Amino acid sequence: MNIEKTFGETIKKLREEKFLTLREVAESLCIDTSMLGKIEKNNRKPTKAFIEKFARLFKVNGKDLTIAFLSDTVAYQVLDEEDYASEVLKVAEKKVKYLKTQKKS
Amino acid sequence: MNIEKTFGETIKKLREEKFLTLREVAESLCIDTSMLGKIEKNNRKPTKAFIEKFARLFKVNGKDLTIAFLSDTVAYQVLDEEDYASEVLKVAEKKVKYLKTQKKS
DNA sequence: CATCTTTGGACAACTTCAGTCCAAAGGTAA
DNA sequence: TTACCTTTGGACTGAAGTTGTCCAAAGATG
Repeated sequence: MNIEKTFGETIKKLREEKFLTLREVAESLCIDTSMLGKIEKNNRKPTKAFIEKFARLFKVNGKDLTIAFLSDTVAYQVLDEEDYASEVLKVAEKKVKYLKTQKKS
Repeated sequence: MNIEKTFGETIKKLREEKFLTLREVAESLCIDTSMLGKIEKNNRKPTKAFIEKFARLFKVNGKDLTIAFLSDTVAYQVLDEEDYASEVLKVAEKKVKYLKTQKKS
């Protein structure tokens, strides 16, 4: 799964590789065509159900797709929040590790 | 600045080190006492203005405080979203780096 | 008890967001 | 040009979430 791509670009590529139209895919997933178009353009967020159904339909790893989406969200969030983006993520990683050890005990 | 702490715990500690009450600090910052209490308990998010004023009042680095807050947000977000937390952050970091180089060109 | 601090519930005002519908724009082929 | 299908995006509604405020209960302290 290509990291440089946004979630929207990722699923759009998967669709186009199979020469399917928005309408066709949307129908298979039982969602509005316009909605799918917006998700491809990152104008609407996919639900978990969407990601799962999409992964099943295109036979890709659901976990990878989920990570692709969530990392997108986080990346753009810290990017436009501040110029401290990288630092924020580093500290967040430490916190996550800390909180996970906390959880176990 | 202590990483294991949440933003709320961080500013609460700063306040208590100076033996100030919620009311006193809230007054200095011109916000509701209850509001400050909630921020300390992570029930309300601080605004940028809040963080700046707080940093000035307590003579701490505003950037550090901002990072403390933003990393908190990100950490809890990925923590309760999925169990892929660490992976999500790693991919997000790569995306941020990539997007920053994109920006320059 | 009296007084101050801390905590949290309730609420209105507001913002944000998803999902839908529709129409315009873009392509393509006859 | 016309007909037809796809893609794009504007506009809107209702749902969900958030913020800041007020108030009262609970906790401390003397």
